[in-house]
Amino acid sequence: MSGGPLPTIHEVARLAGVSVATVSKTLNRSGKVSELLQERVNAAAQKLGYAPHASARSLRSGATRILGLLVADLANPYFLKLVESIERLSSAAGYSVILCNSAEDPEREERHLAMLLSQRADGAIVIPTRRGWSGRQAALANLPMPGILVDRRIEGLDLDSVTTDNVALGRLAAEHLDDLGHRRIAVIMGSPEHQIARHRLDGLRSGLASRGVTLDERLIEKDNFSEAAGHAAAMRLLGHAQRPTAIFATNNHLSLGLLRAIAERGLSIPDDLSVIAVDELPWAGLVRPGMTVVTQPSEAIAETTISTLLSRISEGRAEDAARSIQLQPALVVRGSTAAVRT
Amino acid sequence: MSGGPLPTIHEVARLAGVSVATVSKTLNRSGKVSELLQERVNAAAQKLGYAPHASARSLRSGATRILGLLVADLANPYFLKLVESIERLSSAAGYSVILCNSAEDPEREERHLAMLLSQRADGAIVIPTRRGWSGRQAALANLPMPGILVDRRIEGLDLDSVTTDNVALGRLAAEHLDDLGHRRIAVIMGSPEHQIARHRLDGLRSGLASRGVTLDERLIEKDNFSEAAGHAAAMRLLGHAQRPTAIFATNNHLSLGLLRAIAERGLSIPDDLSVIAVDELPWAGLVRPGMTVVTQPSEAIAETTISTLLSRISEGRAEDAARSIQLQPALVVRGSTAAVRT
DNA sequence: CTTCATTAGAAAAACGTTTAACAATCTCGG
DNA sequence: CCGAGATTGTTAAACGTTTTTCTAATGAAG
Repeated sequence: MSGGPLPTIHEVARLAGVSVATVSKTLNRSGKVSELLQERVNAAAQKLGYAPHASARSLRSGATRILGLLVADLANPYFLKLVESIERLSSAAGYSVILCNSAEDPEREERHLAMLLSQRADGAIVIPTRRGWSGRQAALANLPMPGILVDRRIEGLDLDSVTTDNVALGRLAAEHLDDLGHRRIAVIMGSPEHQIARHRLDGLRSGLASRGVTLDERLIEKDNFSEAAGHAAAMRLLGHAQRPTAIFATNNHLSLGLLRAIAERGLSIPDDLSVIAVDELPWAGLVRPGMTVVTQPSEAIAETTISTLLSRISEGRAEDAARSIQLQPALVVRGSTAAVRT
Repeated sequence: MSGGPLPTIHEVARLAGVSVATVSKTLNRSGKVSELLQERVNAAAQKLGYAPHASARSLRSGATRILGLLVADLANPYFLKLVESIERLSSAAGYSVILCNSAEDPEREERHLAMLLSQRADGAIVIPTRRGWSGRQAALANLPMPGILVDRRIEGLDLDSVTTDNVALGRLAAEHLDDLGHRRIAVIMGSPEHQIARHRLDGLRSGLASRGVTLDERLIEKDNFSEAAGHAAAMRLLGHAQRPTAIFATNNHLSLGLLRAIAERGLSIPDDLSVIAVDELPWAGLVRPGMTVVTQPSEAIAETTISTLLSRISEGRAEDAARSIQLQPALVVRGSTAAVRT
C-alpha cells in the first residue's frame, strides 16, 4: 500500500560518494560545488527519491516556510476567495499554508494561535473573529513572528493590516443610488458594534450628505449579521407605510435574507424597489435580475497581504510602524438597481 | 510590534530547577514525576510562555501531527464543505491541516504532494484532480505515509477511499422523477470520461429501467463540467421539438448553466419543466422555487475519512487491503420538480 | 545494619539537517 | 620549484526535543 522509509541526506551522500555538506550545498544552491559533483548528487537524490526532512531543516535553519492562515469563518464566500488567493500566492512563493477556521469562536481562535506558535510558522495571516478581542490583544501583539490582519482590523492593536476602504464602499453605494434619484434609502447594517458595518454606514451617510441628501435614521436596521436577521429587518422595512425605494444590505448573509423577504412579499426587483449588496456573491449572476453590488478587491487584498507579510519576514520584521493598508472597492452595476419612478 | 524569541525547554528546566527530561515528561504526561515537581514545571512553563518547538519534537519523535489536505478545486462549494469539516475534526483530534489547492491542475497537485512529503505529514487526504492520473499513480501508491482518497476514486489504485455511492445517487433521482410520472428525461452529465458522472448516469438509467422506463440516449448531453457547457447543453435540450419534461444536472456548475438557460428562454420551473440537481448548493434555498437535489453526505464523508485515516496512522498503516467506503446520498425535495402534466 | 528492590530524577544520545571552521588541492607568478 | 591565494570539499557542531540508560535515594526485608 505504501513505500518504505525515506532516505536521508547521508544515504544520498554515500551513493554519490561525497559528504553530506556537499549534498546540502548542491541541493540548496548555496556555496560552491563543481559541475561534476552537482550532477552526481542530483542523480543520486533523484534515484533515491530524496525529499529533505522539513522538520530537521527548520530546526537547524530557524525558518519553517510555513504560513498560518487563521480565518474567522470559512463558510463566508468572500473569505473563501481570500483563502484561495492566499494559498495560490503562498505556494508560488514557496510557502505552505496551515489553514485554521475559528468559525467566529474566540476560543478556537486562541487554540489555533497557540498551535501556530508551536509550529513556529514564519508568519501569521489573521482574519480575526468579530468579538472577544477586548482582553486578548496581547496574544496577537506578542506574536513572535510577523503577523498581519486581513479584512477586519482590531481597534488599538498595532499590527499590519490590509482591509477594504469601507467608508469608500458606502460612498460608492450612496453615489450610485443618488444618481438613480433615490431619496428613501434603507440600510440593513448588521451589528452596530462592528467597525466594518459602521464604516459602510458612515460612507453611505456621508456620500448622501455630500449630495445634499439626508439619510432617514429610522430606515437603518441594526441587529446581527445572520440571514434570519436580514430577513426580519427586510420584513420590517417592507411593511413601512412609505416603503423605501432602495435597500442597501451590508453583508452577504443579510442580502440573502433580504432577497428571500422580497420574494415572499411578491415584490419585484427593480420595479418595486432597488437592491444593492456587498461582495461578489457566487450566485450574483444567477439571480434575475443580476445583483448590483459594491465589491471588495479580494485579489488585490490577497496580493498585498502576502507581499507585505513576506517582506516583513525577510526584513526580520523590522520595528518600523505597522502599516494599515486600505484598498478601494468597486461598483458593479447589474439589474437590481433602477432609476426611481417619479 | 512583536515579542522576543521563545524560551526553550532548557530555560523552563532551569527556572523550575529540574532537568529537561523532567520537563518533557511532565508536559507530555509520560513517565513518572512527583506532584511537587509537576507543579514547579507547569508554573515555570506558564510563566515563560513556553511553546514546544514542533520541528524539534517531530524530528525526534517521528510524528508531525500534521495532515495534508490536497483539494482538486477549492472553489467547488461541495469540496469547501468537506474542507471545513475535515479541518474541524482534525483540529479536534489534535492535528493541524496543511491546505493545498490543485485547481484541477495535475502539475500543481504533484508539487503539493512533494511538499507534503517533505513536511513528513502524518497522513494525506486527497481529492484528486480529474485528469492526468494515467502515469502518476505511483506518486500516490508509494506515499510513505497513509493516504486516503475522498469523493473521487482513481481506477486501479489500491488506496483507502471514501466516496458517495453515485450509482445510488442516480437511482434516487430516477425514482423521484418516475414517481412524478416523467418519461422524457434529459441528463446533462459533463464529461463521459469521468467515473463519477458515468456512475450517476448509470444509476439514473438502471433506476429508470427497474421501473420499466428506458432512458432516451439522445437526451444525454456530454461535454465537460463548466457552467458554459451546462448552459450550451441546456440550450440544445430546450430547443428539441419535444422538450424534455425533466432535466437532471449531475454537478453544480452544470446546474448553474442550466438555470441560466431556462431563465433566458423565459421558461418557468416546475411548470414548464422539472429540474433536479446534485449537491447542496449554497443558494439552493434562495432560488424560487427551491431546488430539488440529491445531496452527498459531506459530514459523514469527512468523519469517515478522518477516522479511517487516523486509525491507519496509529495502526502503523497496517498492510491489510485498502478499504473502499461508499456512503449513501439522500433526496431533498423542494419546488423545482413537479408531477408531469398529463 | 546490610542488602535488595523500587522509584524519581538526571545525563546523554539521537533525530536529519545547515553551516562555520577547517583541510586539501590547484593555479601561477616570481 | 616554492609559496600565496583561490577554490572545492570535508569535518563537526549546533538546532530543541524525546527517550534510553544510568544514578541516587528511599524503604522494606532479612
